[in-house]
Amino acid sequence: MGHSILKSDKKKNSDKHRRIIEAALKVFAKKGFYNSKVSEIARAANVADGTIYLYFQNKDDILISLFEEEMGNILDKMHQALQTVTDPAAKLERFADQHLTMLEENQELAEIIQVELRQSSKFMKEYQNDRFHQYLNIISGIIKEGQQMGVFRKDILPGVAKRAFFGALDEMSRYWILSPVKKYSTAVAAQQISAFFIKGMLVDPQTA
Amino acid sequence: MGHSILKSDKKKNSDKHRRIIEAALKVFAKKGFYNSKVSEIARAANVADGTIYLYFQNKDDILISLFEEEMGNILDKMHQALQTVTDPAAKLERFADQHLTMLEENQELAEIIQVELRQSSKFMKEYQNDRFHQYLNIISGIIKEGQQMGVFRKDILPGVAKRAFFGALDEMSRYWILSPVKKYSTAVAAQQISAFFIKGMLVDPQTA
DNA sequence: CGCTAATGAATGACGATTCATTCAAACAAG
DNA sequence: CTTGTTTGAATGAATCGTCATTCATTAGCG
Repeated sequence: MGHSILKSDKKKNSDKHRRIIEAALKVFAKKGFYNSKVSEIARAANVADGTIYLYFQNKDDILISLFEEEMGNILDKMHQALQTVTDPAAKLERFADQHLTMLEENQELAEIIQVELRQSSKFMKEYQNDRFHQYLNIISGIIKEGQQMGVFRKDILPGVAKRAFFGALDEMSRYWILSPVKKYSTAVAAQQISAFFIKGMLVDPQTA
Repeated sequence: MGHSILKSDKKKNSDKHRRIIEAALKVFAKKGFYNSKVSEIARAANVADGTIYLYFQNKDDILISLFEEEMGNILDKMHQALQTVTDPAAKLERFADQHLTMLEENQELAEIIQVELRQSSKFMKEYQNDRFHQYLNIISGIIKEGQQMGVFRKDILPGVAKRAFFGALDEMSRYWILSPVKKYSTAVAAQQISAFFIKGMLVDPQTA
């Protein structure tokens, strides 16, 4: 299912594409994909129902495009945030903090990632999510780097660790989305979570 | 939304309730809640469409009941698995192993938990999932126990750690569901993940 | 016979998508 | 500058298919 590639030129002409994506972000976040009506998105975007189909192939395509674009932003920002850090342990902590901060600043996107990214076969299975993998691979990259530098133990499987680390952060953000009151600050949670993993992966002092 | 309480007596009479739940498990797992038709569930359960409504209030109720029952089982099994273990660190490792093993043995349930547990406002926000919280609280219970015994550091926030730990396991199981080939065995993953957390939470040797 | 469980065809609502029509801007000709 | 013509973006009412749910009917059992 190639999503609107042919129409990418239109993006330059008008802001409608953007307007629709942003409206969809809000609507999907509030009601979930299947409970959102295309007409609601249209209304929120100040656009006629039919106009949506000039910019997107169908409802699915709205969601997928939304992802691609937003994940692209997230990837960029994360790379930027990590640029200044060199120590692998510090990088992991930075990653955690940046991740939670971004999602905190963009609640709506966080909800969509939480809820719809998982959305069954439809979106996860048959649509291989490159951007998401790239994101995960930032983590394993840091871990491998740490291993080469002799900071992290060699018996750590980066493929397991990256998922565990991401999963831990992700569960934290799910909690924040679902619960109205936040018991822990972003910074504290990021610090604790990265501390678990860093301590868990460090080369033993006596062994080193 | 109280789900079929009035009808709970019927469960005793026939196996239809069970049959429908099991059919729904299969169907929801394969297609996701919103893409599953009630008639498909009926067919899979060898029951007429209308019969479903003798046992469940509506489609939503099927999903919620399914959860309640299956999560109940999972909770029971987990408690049982932990009974024989006393050391908090060992308990955590046991938890991880048991969790991954259960989901591995019941792929379909794993998919539903993955996909539908997240299912939007509709199910997670307004339906407070007791069983799930109980499950998470097993983890924080172990951590608190460890802290009291002086094995785990006191500065660990059990509320953060339980989510981080669960999230790590959960992400691992998501990976297995979505990817056809399993690169890591349940045992290895369980061992690695619990090791991160245990090492991360242990009281420092020199400080102790 | 009653009485309850079960059936499955019929109903009705809903909502994604379409497409005939409108509208405004761009251009051309006088 | 004015008027006529073309173009394609935008509109939104109408369409059409798809199910969840209902309920009149039947089957089965004591």
